[in-house]
This record gives sequence, C-alpha cells and structure tokens, in this order.
Amino acid sequence: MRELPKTYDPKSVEDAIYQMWLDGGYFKGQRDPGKKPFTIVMPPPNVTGQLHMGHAMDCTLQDILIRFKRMQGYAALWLPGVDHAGIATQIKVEEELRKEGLTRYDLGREKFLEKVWDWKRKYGDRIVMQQRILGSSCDWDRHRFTMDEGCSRAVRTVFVNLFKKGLIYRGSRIINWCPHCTTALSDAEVEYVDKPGHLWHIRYPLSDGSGYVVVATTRPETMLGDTGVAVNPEDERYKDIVGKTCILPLVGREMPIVADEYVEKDFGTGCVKMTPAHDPNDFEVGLRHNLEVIRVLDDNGRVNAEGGKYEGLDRYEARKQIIADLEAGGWLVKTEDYAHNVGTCYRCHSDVEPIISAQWFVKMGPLVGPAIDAVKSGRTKFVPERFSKNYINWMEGLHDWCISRQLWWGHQIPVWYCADCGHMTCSMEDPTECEACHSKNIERDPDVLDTWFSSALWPFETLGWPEKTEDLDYFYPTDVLVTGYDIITFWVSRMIFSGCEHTGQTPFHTVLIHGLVRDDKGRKMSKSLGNGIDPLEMVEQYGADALRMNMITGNSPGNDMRFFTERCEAMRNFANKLWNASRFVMMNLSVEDNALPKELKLEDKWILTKLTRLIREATENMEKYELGVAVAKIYDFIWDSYCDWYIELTKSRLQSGDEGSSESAQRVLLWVLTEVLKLLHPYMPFITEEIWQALPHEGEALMVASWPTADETLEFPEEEAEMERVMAAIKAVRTLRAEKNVPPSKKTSMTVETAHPDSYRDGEAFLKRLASASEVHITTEPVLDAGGCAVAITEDARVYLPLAELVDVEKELQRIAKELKKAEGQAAGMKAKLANEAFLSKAPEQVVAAEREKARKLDALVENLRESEAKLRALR
RNA sequence: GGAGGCUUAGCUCAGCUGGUUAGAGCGCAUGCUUCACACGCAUGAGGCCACUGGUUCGAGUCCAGUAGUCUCCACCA
Repeated sequence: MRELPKTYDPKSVEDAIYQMWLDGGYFKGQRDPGKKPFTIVMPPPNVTGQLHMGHAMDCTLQDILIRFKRMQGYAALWLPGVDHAGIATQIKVEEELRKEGLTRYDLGREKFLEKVWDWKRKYGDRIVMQQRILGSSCDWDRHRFTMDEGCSRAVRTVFVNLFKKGLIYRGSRIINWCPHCTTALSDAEVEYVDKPGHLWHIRYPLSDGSGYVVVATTRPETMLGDTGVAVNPEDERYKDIVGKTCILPLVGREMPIVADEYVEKDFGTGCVKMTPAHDPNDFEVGLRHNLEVIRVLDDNGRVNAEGGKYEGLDRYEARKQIIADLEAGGWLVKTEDYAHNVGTCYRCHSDVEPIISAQWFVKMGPLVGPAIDAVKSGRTKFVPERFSKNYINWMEGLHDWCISRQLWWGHQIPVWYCADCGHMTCSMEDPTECEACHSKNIERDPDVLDTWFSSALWPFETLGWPEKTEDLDYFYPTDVLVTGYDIITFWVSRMIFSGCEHTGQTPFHTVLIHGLVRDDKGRKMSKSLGNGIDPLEMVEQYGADALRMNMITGNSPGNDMRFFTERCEAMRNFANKLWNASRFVMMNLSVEDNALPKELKLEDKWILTKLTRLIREATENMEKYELGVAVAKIYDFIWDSYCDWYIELTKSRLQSGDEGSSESAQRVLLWVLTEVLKLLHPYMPFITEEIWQALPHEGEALMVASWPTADETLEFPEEEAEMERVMAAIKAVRTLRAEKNVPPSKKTSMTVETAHPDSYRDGEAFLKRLASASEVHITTEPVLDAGGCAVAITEDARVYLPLAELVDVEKELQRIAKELKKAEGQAAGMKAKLANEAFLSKAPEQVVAAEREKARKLDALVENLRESEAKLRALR
C-alpha cells in the first residue's frame, strides 16, 4: 500500500490518471449488439476558441452523463469535434493580416484560405487539450471538424437535395447586412440593442404645391433611396393626398403617396417614407404598390452613386450631412430624442443595415412542421420543459433562412452559373459544363454557407451520413444534447429540422439546457469587461474535480449561475475530506478483498441502510437529469454520514484489539467507500479513480466499473432507528456539555435511563468516544439521586452527567422548562392534526402513520422532560 | 407588444411528483493540537420561504393577482 500524503494534490495525479484512461481505451464508443447505445455529440467549439466557463459547464454536464451511462452498462459514445466558425475565424485571421498591413484581397482567395487552414492547424488542438484537462471522456479517435471531408460531403448532399426539392432558392430580398464583416447575416445572427437615437421629422412638399407631408425617421440617410410615402387608408387626415405625388428634398425625385394598412395612424405623423431597398416593411409595401427599389448603400456601408453628392460618404457621415442640409433647406421640422432597437452583428457588434441583396435562402415552410411536431409530440424533450415553448415560438415565427455569406472561409456554395443561358447547375460533383446548354462558360458562386448550415447536420454527419454506416444505424438518433439556452435558436432548432428532413428522425430525445456562467456580481463574463475567469486557472489552483463540482452544485438546470472561487475552494476541501477518509480506511486496512462481513453490527447496518437509500435516490435523480440534487446527496452522505459518524463509530472496533471486530469494520468501511466512489465518479472522476486504484479492487478502472444498484437486503430500518436514538443521545450530551463549557478533555461518567437499554449497551463505546463518557451506566430504573447532575434529554433517554460544580438547579429548571415549552408546542400541534377527522380520512395512510410516529416521539420527549422537571423540583 | 425566469439565513443559492423541526456553501460566535483531515472537529446564533387572495385535511412547493428584478422574442417608421 502506497503512503498517501496528508493533503490531496490534484496536479500530481490528474495527468497520469487521464493518460491511464486513454491507454485503457475506455473512452472509445464501440458498437456492441449486447448493449444499448448512449450517444452524446459535443457542441463543437470554434476551432480558434479558448476554453471558457461556458465550455467548462458544457463539458462537465456531458461528461457526467456519459460516465454515468457508461458505468450503467451502455455502449456510451461521446463524440467530440470543432466548428470552422466561418465569420469568427475569418475575422481573426484578417485581424492578423491587418497587423502586417494586408487585407484578404491582397492575398487572394486561395492564399488566404491556406492561411486560415494554417491557423486551424495551429489552434485546432488547443481547445482539445483544454477539454482533456477537465477530464472529458470523449472518444477522441472520432474527433471531427465541420469542414473535414465527411462533413463537406454531407453539406454538399444536403444542399443539392434541398436545391432539387426547391427548398433552397436564390432571390433578392431584404437581408441583414454587416458592413464591417461585409456579409449577409441570418435573422438569428442579429442582436437587437436598445440605443438612444433621434427621430427626425422631415417635410416632403407635394408636387402640386398644395402643401406638404411630414415623415419621421430614425435613419435619415436612407431617404436617398426613398421612392414613396405611405399613409393608412383609414386616415381621414390624408384621404385627399393619396394618389398625389411629393418631391423628395435634396434629391428632387417625384414620388407617389400610397395608402397601405401597414402604416399606423397613431404613430408619429401617420406618414411614412418608403425606402424599399433598405427596410423590410417598406420593401413589402413597395411590392404592393409597385414602388421603385433604389439601393443607396454599398457593401461597406457607404453611400453609392445613387446618392448623388453624398456618394462615398460613410452612412453616419452621410446622416450628419443630410441633417445639416435638411436644416439649411428648411425641410427639418423637428428632432426628438428617441430610443430604439438597433440590430447589431453578433460577431463584430457594428450596426447591421437592412439591404436588398441577392442571396441564397432555405425555404422554411415545409421544414418547420415536422420539427415543431417532434417537440410537441414529446419525441424530443427539453429539460427544463419551459424551453420547448421558446423553441416552438421561434420555429413558428421563422422566416426563410438566409444561408449565403460573403466570406471565403466555409463551405462554398455548390452552384455554377452559366454565362450563356443563365442556368444554375447544382450537383454532387463539380460540373465542367452547364447542364442545360452545355456551355463551358460557367462560374461557381463565390459565396460560402452559413456556419450553422453545417453544424445543423452535426448529429448525423459525424456518424457517417449520408452513407448508411453501421455507426449511424447503431448510435443514431443520439440521446442527449447538452447546450446553453443562448443557442437554441442558432443550433438546436436547426439540428432538429435538419434531422427530421434528412434522416426522418429527430436527432436526440432530450435537450438538456444549462444557463450562463456569470461573474460574482452577476455580469456576463466578457473580454471587454475583463471579468472572465479562466477555467484552466481554477483547475490549476483547485483541481479539475473541484471545478466540475462547482459547475453543478448550487444551481438548477436552465438557470444562470454566478461563479465564486470560494465555491471551488469548498469543493477542493471536499475532495480533501474524501482523500483523508480514504487514507483512514487504507491505514487501517488489513484485508485484501472487498466483501461485506457475515455479521453486521448496529452501526454497519445503519450506514448500509443509508448507502442503499443514497444509491437508489442518486440514481433516480440522475436519470431525471437532476445532477445538482444527486450530487448534493452524495456529498452529504460522504461528509456527514460516512466521515462524521460512521468512521468515528468504527474507531473503537478498529482499536479494540479484537481482530474479528476490527476486520468486519474494515470490510464495511471499504465496501461503503468503494460504492460511494462509484457514485461520485461521474462528478469527480480524477480523485475517485486515484483512490479506487489504491484500494483493493477488481477490474482495471473505476471509470469502467459497474454502477451500484440498491440492494434491499442491505436495508435495516429498525437498526437504523435504533442507531439514531443513540446518536440523538450523543448529540444531546454534546450540546449540554457545550452549553456548560465543559472542555472535551474533561470526561465524566454517565448514567443513561432508558426504556431501550439494549440499544445503549451496543452504543456504550460510542458514548465514551463521542460524548466524552468515562464510564456508562445503563438503567431502566428511575435515577433517584440525580442531585448535582446535568441531564440531557431525548425522546427515549435521560442521560445524567455528574457535574455538580457546574449545575445550578434553578438554571437547570429554566433550561428544561424552555425545552419543554417547545416540545409541548410541537406535540400540541401534532395532536390537533391527528384529531382532525378530515386529515385522518383524506391523507394517505403512510402520511398518517408517519405523523403518528412523530407524535409518539414528541410525547415521549415531553414525558421525559416533565419527569426530569419534577425530579429537579423535588431537589429544591 | 408578447413569452419566460427570479424574489427562501448577512452573501450566493438548493429544495425533484404538495406532508421536513425549511437546507447547503461561504461568513459569524464559542470551544477544541480527539492517534484521517485546521482544506479539520464539536456546538451555536441567524429565516412572517416578496406581498395578497384562492385550491386543499395540509402550501416554500399548485392556481390567480400585485410589486420588484433579470432575460429572450417581435418589422412600429
């Protein structure tokens, strides 16, 4: 047996343990016809990403589930990977280039992409290494990348299929444009931020000189693209001018005044300027009234040639200039402060511009039905349940998905345009000629697909789809998807409709949602605030197990949590507690196998009963994804039941010199420790494995040991109750001694007056050791010479301590009176409850029985207190 | 404008399908070099479970409303 250090040092064991698991091949997910599969696909972090607390949360939850299921005997597969993260990665590489004074255009597409691949190779492993540090038991041999060959094949297949079905189309629509990233974005990629702004009221004169209309706008620069003014058809004020035209100031364009339901009478002036090229609503109105569409901003957010003298100005410059000119021309009626929602890019946070542009879209109509049904029917369940509402709301309000991005890093759109006939060729293999006119004059669409287009296929593309692989057949659909609520819209929803469409199955039956990890003040952790806590630093300081425990204790699914290093510290302390308990067991261990003894003593039966209950409850909680609840029970069992009580209770046997008694204690200590190590293993894999390896064991590793099952033959409710009566007496004596400030070194003799003498005979040694008794007398007879004794009173015993010099009869009487009052109050309440006919007839039998038992105990306690009081009175 | 969360000890939070004497961690107080552990042990103080109604034999737990707070979604210029 190895000599173990007094404090557990995670740093010195974690690497070796992880390597041992790797060498053992325990992480491998292998098809086994004799086992049920359990599959989790990891949400792929960005290739260039660094592990942050969100990942740590993600990884911990998944690893707990997969380790749990693996031990339960499932063929567990946790499939890892990374995402190419189109915009995010491209931005990073472009930033690098900028340092050298270059842009991607200086390099050209091919060279630039080489550079990104270099970058990917350089950083792609970093996050993997970081995930390993946390103890993640992924099947690394199956590690995937969203742009690897298989994924690219899957993406191409999906695109071609949807294109052929007419579910992918190209069209000119108003899309969200990020002038900084110079690409289109999907609706999901726009974050709306409340920003203070202004509402400018501008006068547009009528062409016939009969007056003017006043329109209001928050984006005056878009007026350059105005092609009409709209009013509500019901608006009496403007009835006469509908059909007339007005003149656009600064530009001079003559524009129609139209009536459209879209305009709200009560907002602003009731007149709205129409900019069909730069506003989705105006675009719709424009379609209905045949308004001209004039785009006035270029891809960089500058005014284009349509803007006349403003050409070349940045959108904000143009805004300033136009306001000044309007004012000078007398067109500006008034300027109001106005806070409004501004759409910003989720990557670079610059304001997005609604711009009309030719892009590729996925037609969502036919796809959402099955995806909504998957959740409504319960084939896919969200945990917590409330997020399914979120999901359904989002799905029901979905517009077509803009999937083309004006980037270079990503899956290039597999469509070739024919310069001669205009036909679009879309096929699995790169074409050499137009499929319609056979012209060789074809050119590939330069755009790439939205990153989320490939992540949407993640649960099945990683298992071999579109091939019909055995893996796909065995491991798909996957079981649980673990992710934060912030990416339900980006990712979860798209995986579900993609799974339904392409595989005919919902890709997972459970979506386990967790919240955000915030800083200790409740703020989001962010680079700009500089309040991020590095998970790796926490691991360095407190160990991976402590960090993992921190992620799941004291919070509940779906709710945000605040990160306190103090909690890490507390969990580190817990690890140390377990370590030392194990040390204690090992130091006293002489047996070399792990089997329960034939004869069990009272305290053994007590701890085994507690253990069995723990196994049952913790397993149930874990099956229901109540990991925090489960681990709290395990924690309490280890610290309270096992360390604070059971170990203390065994000490007298271990040191008794009686070999048989000592051995049986050792065996129970070892048995219980081993079982609880298994229960704790998914949460704290490193320390539990380290200890397990040092104990007598069968099998290679704890991580592949079998999950404990509750054994009814190890439940002894009567002995449990008996033991707890003794424990109550010990506590009562301790409290009494503490109140009277008796130092632990001062032992006293003790007389126990009780109706259950046998329990106390068994517990004599416990009273000596744990309640500082020098000797213990047990009697069923009333103690008559109680003078000068302090008395500790429980429901079934009175324990007399001769502490004459510390006892003041009057004070004792006061103390007892106080306790009596409390007990009587409780007893009275209980009596009233039990006298209530309605309660007796309507409450379930079990509850009534439990209440009766409580009442009995309370009565006994009251009785004991009264007798003691009477006795003391007699002494006065 | 919709939808949802949160409100429990000084602080941060648990409390699963209604029945506990309402819990934990940290903090606080007192005592302890008890031969596993001071990253520890023992004992203790501290809570009208936001408020108001309702359902029920019974509500921190279920329902409705009120207040405060946070978040998500939504094309009001």
